[in-house]
Amino acid sequence: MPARTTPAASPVRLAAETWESLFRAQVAVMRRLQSGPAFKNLAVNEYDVLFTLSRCPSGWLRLNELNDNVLLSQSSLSRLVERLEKRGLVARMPAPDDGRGVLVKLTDDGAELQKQIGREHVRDIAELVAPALTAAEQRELLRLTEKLRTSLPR
Amino acid sequence: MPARTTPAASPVRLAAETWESLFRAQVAVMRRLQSGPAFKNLAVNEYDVLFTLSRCPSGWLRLNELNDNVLLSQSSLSRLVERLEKRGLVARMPAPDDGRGVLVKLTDDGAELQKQIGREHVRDIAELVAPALTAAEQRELLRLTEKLRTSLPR
DNA sequence: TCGATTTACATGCATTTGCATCTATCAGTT
DNA sequence: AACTGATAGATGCAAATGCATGTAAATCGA
Repeated sequence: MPARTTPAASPVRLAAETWESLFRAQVAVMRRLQSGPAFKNLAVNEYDVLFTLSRCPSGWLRLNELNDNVLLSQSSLSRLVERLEKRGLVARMPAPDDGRGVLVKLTDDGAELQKQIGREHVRDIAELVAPALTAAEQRELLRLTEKLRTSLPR
Repeated sequence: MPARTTPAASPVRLAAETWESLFRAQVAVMRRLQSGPAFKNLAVNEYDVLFTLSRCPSGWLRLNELNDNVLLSQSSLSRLVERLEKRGLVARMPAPDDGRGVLVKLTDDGAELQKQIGREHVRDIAELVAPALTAAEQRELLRLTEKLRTSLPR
């Protein structure tokens, strides 16, 4: 019987323990991030939408594209964007090439708020991650998580 | 101006991109996991509580200890455990050494449900993670996320 | 081209969540 | 012991979330 500290014997166990560790790390970091002052006026999911829009080259994203980045149901995202629109942080318009679709983009206010919170947020992240891992380790973690994400089915 | 694909120049940028990638991977994997049949009758957070209790050597955990593992507010966890108790999956008792505290443990039903869902869950995880990363990469990802989590302040 | 199926998003409704606050207990000070 | 502040957990209440479903537009098949 293997000791509890032995790195997983079977492939299945190894995969499970890897995911478990990734998930716990995410929970631990996220808990600290969201308790910071950066998210006093905007929920993490809301910031995430603004952030995703800020990274989009064209500025416009479909609702279903946004939904790939956020861990929310379709209906919840729909209403989240509705709230952001009411607050004047995003604008919506019908997709020109698809009568069912909706395009979303940041307003000037939304872009400014994203940048302001983003600066604080990045600072908070660096204060947590940089002391924990060397630069080389961070690069490796970045590579592995990116590979994991892009290798998932669909 | 650095190309977008260049691995972050500054330490702050590197840390931010590392976290971003870790977070996106977590979202992508979690979305696939929670859509599976394993979580038809139990929310992920609820399973997480059962799982954490199943790993605890003594069987009993304080509510505030549970709260470290789950990304939920104190009040939400309090009510989540209340619901689990109503469903007969956990039992509570006042902490013997601290009149304010509450201890929680799995009931037999809870332990059985955890094992049953756990088996499915582990299978789902392995089907996602194993094809994406080699065993060596998984071990390295496990090591890095564990180091990150355990190196966080407090 | 017409009917059937699928896709994109919105909405009604019950459940879950978080914030603020409350109570009770504990720990430290005098 | 009495007082002060901190900590554990519960609860009222408003807001957010997800499920099931609805509507409309696109796609597919005959």
